[in-house]
Amino acid sequence: MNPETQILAGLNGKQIEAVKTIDGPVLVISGPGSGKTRCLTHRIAYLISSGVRPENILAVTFTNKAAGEIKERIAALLENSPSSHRSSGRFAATPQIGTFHSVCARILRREIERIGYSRNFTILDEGDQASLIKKIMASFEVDTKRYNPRSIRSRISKLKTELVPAESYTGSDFYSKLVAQVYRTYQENLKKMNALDFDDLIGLTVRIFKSNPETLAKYHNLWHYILVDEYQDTSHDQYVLVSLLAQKTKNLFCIGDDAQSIYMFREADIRNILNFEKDYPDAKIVMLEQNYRSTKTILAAADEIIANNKMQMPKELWTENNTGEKIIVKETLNERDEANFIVYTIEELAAKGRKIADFVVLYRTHAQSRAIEEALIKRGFPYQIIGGIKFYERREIKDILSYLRLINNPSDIISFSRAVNIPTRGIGDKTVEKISFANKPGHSLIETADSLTETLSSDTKQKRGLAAFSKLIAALSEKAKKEKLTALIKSVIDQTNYEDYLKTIYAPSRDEFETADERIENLKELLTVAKKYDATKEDGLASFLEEITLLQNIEKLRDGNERITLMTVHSSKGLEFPVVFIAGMEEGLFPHNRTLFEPKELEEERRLCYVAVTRAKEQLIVTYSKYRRIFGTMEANLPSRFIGEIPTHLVRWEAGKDYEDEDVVEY
DNA sequence: CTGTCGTTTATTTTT
DNA sequence: TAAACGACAG
Repeated sequence: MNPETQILAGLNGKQIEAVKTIDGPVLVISGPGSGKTRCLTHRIAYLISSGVRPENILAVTFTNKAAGEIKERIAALLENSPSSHRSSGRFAATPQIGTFHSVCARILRREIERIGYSRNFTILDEGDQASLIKKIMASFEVDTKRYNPRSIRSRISKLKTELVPAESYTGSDFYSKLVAQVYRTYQENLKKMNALDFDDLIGLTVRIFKSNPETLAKYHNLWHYILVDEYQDTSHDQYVLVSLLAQKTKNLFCIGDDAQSIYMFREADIRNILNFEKDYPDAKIVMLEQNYRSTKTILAAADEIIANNKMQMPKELWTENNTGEKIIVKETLNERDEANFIVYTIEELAAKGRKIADFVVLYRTHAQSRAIEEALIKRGFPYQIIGGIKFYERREIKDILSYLRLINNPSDIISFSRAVNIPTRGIGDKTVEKISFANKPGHSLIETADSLTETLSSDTKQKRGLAAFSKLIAALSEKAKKEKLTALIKSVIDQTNYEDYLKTIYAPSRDEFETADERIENLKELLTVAKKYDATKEDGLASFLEEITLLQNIEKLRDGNERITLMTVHSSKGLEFPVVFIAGMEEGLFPHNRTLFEPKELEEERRLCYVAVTRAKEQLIVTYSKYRRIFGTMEANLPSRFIGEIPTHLVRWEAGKDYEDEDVVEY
């Protein structure tokens, strides 16, 4: 078999069409379970086998996970097909595969000096962003009670996504004027501390490309073939970025599913995918409509649900799979009842031979997980919850990282203010503010702190603390130049006596959520990541920090063994499970209350429901509860309209069995 | 500067 | 309900 036929083997006609149309714009609409990743990876392999040099290919995804998966699968594909190219002497180059943010960060490390930042810039996460915005609001004496910093943050983010620069936005009404003012100061602050937020990664890249045609040309010459995954989730700035990059060759391949766009609230703009044909009139459109995942019943139900949406591309999903079981719908009395029903059903199905890992419980909001967890614990089932607390958001991780970030970027006031008082050195907001105020652009905060130390007359706690901190940072900075990351991180932990510090905070005084020991464990996890980094990458601290910041969750599964999975519907996108439970299918919860008055948002909820339903391979079980405790008060709910949208002949109503707790349930 | 206590406010979240 | 925040006293 020649490499080409080998790469195309096992693909259906549509998939082959999508893979083989290598020149010009291509849009692939891939229904759930239609082999999207397959199509994408085979296309990349096909490009390479037909003579395209790997380094001329750029593939952009939204998540690190997706990028990793694509890399792996391409490696496997090329392994199996010893194409003349790979073996022809040149050291195997690889295509550039990464998230929007990491690709842009890479570009910016090379190009950002053109717009007055330095290349060791810090990347702020959302928490840093929020606290900075809040501080700015406070400095304007804006009542942060009245004007929620979070919503200001999201307004600013929205503006940035729309590529509206701070300088040119003024705002019309009172609120947007406030937004404009905060936005401007915020941006000045970022510049001063040589920091970028997530939006800047995209926005500044676009700005450089627009203002420096020769820079853009460089990347045109590099990337001849561009592939974009999950195109329905691109925001305006990402859309512009892609358009710029693809401008020259127009070899743009976008794949996605408008029906699975569930991130509108994160500025995803569904119009990008709906207007592709307008943007590229000669585009080839391929519909992947054969589903390899679900039973006919599940697919039909999903199809009927989504048919209630107005905004969508028409498609005909079909499958050769069996009809399978009917969809089970169960009404329960309250959330504990619901949880018990789920657990008993799992028990029943497991007794019939289902593996524990076959089950997933999906819910609209994290808050729903607790009742289910409790029921699972009571019956002794192992489970894992996906999502929730992100690794890098953990206090202990942020603490240690703040030292590393400060060493990497001496202007990073956010990291400075965190590190300087960990462990407590008697230095609080007031002192930090003074230093921040006195600090001149281009000077390190430590220098400024040193001069402040000298002005302090008496030998106070502050004076000693500040001096000690300065000395520590100096020593660590030296270390950073010579030593590996793991050694550096260990030094930070040792020299700050961090473990002791943790133990004093989390002394068994009160029943803390997490003990000091658990937090120390997390630090070990950080060291593990650093170790991997030491072994494979030779570039330094800056790129490690970048990777950590852009890497939300650290893969902590490692035991792919028998566990029931619990997660929100959002985090289930792209996954599949033999048996899917959707819990809390109630009006007000799913669809969520806040979406009920905005048709666009209601349609997004419906797409979310569509995503949930199509995760199921063999069996779907939907539950809703008449009563549910929400924020402490008991509320009565009606079954979700989405249940009513499933044709009745596909449904079996589970009745009779009572799953109430033995304890008294009060209302 | 730090810890405590009442008050407030609750989606989803790839980076 | 519960966690997160801000005001206030030490």
